[in-house]
Amino acid sequence: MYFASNALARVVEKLSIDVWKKVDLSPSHAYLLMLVVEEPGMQPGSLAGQLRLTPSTITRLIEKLESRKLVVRTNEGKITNVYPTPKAKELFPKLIACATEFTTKYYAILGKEECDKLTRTMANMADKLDP
Amino acid sequence: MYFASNALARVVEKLSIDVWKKVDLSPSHAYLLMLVVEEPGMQPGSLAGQLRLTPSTITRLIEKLESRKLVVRTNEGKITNVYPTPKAKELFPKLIACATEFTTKYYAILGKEECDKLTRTMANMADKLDP
DNA sequence: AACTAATATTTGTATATGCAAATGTTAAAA
DNA sequence: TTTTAACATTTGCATATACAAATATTAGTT
Repeated sequence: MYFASNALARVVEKLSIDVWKKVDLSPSHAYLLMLVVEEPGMQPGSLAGQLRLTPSTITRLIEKLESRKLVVRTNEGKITNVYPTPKAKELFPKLIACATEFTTKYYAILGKEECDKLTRTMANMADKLDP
Repeated sequence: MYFASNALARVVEKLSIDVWKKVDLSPSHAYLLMLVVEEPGMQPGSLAGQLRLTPSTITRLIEKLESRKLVVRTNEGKITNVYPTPKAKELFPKLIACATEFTTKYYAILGKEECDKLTRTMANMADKLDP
């Protein structure tokens, strides 16, 4: 189980790194950016929840996207809002295209049915095992 | 798929880190060590294959185990053999116990059948996606 | 209103891993 | 036999992620 889950995560990671190289983003950066474009003003904590990453990791991801002028942060009190820049909105269709390409690729290799089922099962198990 | 596989890998990782803390080893170190005890003289390349990690990562893992006097390396020509020390052999039963505890734990949470099936499916998919 | 507790985010530091280049070694070809 | 190609391992460097502590802010209690 340990190996299988890690091995699968790594090959999937590799496949997606490859796909998102087209927009010069890592998969995590890309998914975060898509979320922010779809829901401007989203907060780090909520992003962490959606992406299943820790808040500190989210901070680091945002920092990088900010340095590339793809998002901006506004800080009011203890909450921070993350907004996409026009540059990010422009990029959005390409992001979607990458996401689609990624899905198409692994569907082709593994079969749609199997894939969807596996994805559901994995998400389910991850939930159960969580804290 | 991307999230699901990563999320599952991370929770499984966390669970196993927890289990192997008893012997003060990371899961990767522990599995590598078990392989070496079971088959003394195993070579890094072959370990990389079994563990689905890259050779460079294996080198690093071995270095650490060597510094903790759990394995020794002998180098003849271009090939390297890794042998367990007596200390490692002594530790072996505890390693097995940890592995068992790990399995028991997630069986309890997820159910044996489901788990075994998922593990097989994941391994299978990882293989298909590989290069 | 002052103090404490809860919450959101960030920062410092550590680990795991990989890639690409470097090194050292054997095998094959010229 | 010298040169070249293939191979196994290691090193240097980079990335992704997490945990724990630090910060900053709001809410609740007395």
